[in-house]
Amino acid sequence: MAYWLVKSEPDAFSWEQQVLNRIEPWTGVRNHMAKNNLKAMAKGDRAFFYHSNIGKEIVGIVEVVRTAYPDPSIEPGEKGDWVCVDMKALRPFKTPVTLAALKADPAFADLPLIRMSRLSVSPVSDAHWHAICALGGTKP
DNA sequence: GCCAACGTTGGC
DNA sequence: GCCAACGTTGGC
Repeated sequence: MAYWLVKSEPDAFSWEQQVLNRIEPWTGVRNHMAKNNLKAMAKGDRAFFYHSNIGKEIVGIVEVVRTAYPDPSIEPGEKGDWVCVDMKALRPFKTPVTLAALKADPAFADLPLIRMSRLSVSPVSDAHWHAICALGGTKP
């Protein structure tokens, strides 16, 4: 099983909405690196749900329940083979893990979230996954 | 609101 | 195909 991190501005789509809807398509990715990460996701993979801009913290865990398929949010005339996946809310963090906390710990210096702050879908290593779950007060 | 990082566009 | 200009993202 692989691990990932997905970012959303809570103004547009928040963890609370994800929990309410339970299963939700992760649409709107318009970056090739992020798209490739979406395509690499397998059913059962887990991802951290990160709130950008407002909060700037990881708030929960989602599970991939449907692998990449064409993004229905593509506008007519829009170019590109953009895809989305379906995510299911799994469990919240007991304690949200803030960007500041991750930045303060050298163990996370090579986390893509920190190294490439604009990438909206990024991989997370096993070691980072377990460490961040521990900080969040939840089981991996 | 500002600015750095980075992707995209368009002139040459 | 290079590179400057511009737009967008996201932290501060």
